[in-house]
Amino acid sequence: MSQQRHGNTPGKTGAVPAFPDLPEATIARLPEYLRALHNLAETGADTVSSEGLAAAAGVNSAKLRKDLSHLGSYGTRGVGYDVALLIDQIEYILGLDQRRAVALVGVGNLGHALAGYDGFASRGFRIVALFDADPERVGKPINGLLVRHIDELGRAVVEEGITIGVIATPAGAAQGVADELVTAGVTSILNFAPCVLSVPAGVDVRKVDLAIELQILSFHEHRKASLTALPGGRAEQAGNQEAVGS
Amino acid sequence: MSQQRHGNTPGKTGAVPAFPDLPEATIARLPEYLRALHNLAETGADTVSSEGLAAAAGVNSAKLRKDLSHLGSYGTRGVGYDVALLIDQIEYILGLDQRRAVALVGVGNLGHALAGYDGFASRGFRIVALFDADPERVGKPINGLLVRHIDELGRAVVEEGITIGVIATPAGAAQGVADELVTAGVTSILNFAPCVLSVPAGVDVRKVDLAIELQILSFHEHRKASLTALPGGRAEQAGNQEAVGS
DNA sequence: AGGCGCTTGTGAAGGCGTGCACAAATCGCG
DNA sequence: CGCGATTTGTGCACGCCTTCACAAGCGCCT
Repeated sequence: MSQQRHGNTPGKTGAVPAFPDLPEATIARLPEYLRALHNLAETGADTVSSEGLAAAAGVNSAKLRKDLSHLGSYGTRGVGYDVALLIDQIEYILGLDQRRAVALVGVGNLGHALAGYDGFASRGFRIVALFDADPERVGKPINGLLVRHIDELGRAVVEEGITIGVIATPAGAAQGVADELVTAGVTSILNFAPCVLSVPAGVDVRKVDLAIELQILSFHEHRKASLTALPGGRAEQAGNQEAVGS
Repeated sequence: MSQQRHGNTPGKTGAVPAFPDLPEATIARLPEYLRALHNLAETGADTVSSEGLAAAAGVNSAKLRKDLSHLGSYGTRGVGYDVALLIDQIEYILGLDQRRAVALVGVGNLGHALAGYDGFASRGFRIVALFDADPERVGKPINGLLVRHIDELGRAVVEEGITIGVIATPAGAAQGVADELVTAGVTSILNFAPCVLSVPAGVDVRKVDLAIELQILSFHEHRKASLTALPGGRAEQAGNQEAVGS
């Protein structure tokens, strides 16, 4: 119902395109490396060792080396990685050299905050349009941008060259908005609504559910409490630093 | 630096505690199942098949059955799962039967929205205290709760029985806040600041970085664009619905 | 020029998670 | 009361990811 699983992995179409098909796990870590690299660049470092960068990104150094090797990275043995070069490499792979235009749908409590979030602009994204279904909100300016009615979405996507849509509506409205985004030509969706979206093949959906994160923490709290309460509980579990991202 | 990896998996301490050690991947999906179950309960359904629940949660039915079997779940062959019973089971496992007290640190742009987010209260959490370092913000009410100065954090944690802390400060302040939370006795942290936190063993950290999610989408956009531009690109990639969570 | 120390890149092994496919179990109906 | 339809629970195989350990390469110092 939600998503077909493309049961059979399609056999290689033959010629490998000029794009490295990186493991998903690696892709999910590249942004973290990128952030760490920007920090290092600000401190004036020219090169980093895999050990140093791994520490800054919170991962194992072997993992980092393997990740970077996947994208055919240029490091120098005995020296390390060139910070500036690596930044360019990763930004190119992530497609951040072009500042992507993003549409945000739903300017309620959470959406309002997202519209004003600095982190997007500073990391390669421009929120170029805000939408809402509530007439009360339409026309109001947020962070220098006017909220438009959702009916204008189709036109705006084409005019502004929008490729990514962010859904911050209530759960009940999310599927409808997703459908409209897809119809308008958006092929990547970031969904903050607590529900499963159904989209056609070729459209990527990532979901962020804030309550789920808390519930996972709650589980670990529950577990820790039940362990320390028990006699044999040696409480040897290490705090694990888990990051989101598939 | 960031976190030790407890290199050797500790040999079974002997008696397995009265707590199932579920795979992390399963734990991350339980909240999604729970949400789907609540939806089903509202529609008046008494039982669900694994197929039906899996569709509602956006996963494979086999995976769902295996997940539920891990927590020794009670389903009935030929019938399905008892919705109400399963809700209780999962809520117990996740430790949601007790409404956990949460402290939120940093009521800037994002923190303000989190403080007013309905989704927390409706899914088993109470934000009981807000903190900020900015005197300008201290004393102001947000959603019926007064913002306190961060210096009061230690006392509040004890008095209010807080076990989970949410960090929504700028990156530069996050590590300091994390240290204070840990000192105060908090053992679970949800970090929205774009940085790696270093915490002692026994403390769990989960990180949500909104920009990273967009960057991952950007990668897929970049990949799709380069594929469709190529001659051999059959564009048979299926839209993958990926959820956050380790 | 040669050797030494440091760091990358990677082959191999192990672990974890996923998904298939089927046996076991339960209900309902004739 | 027995049989068939339905659905759960799980053994098994496969693939991905992680981690270790080490050879290959690079720069520096003597």
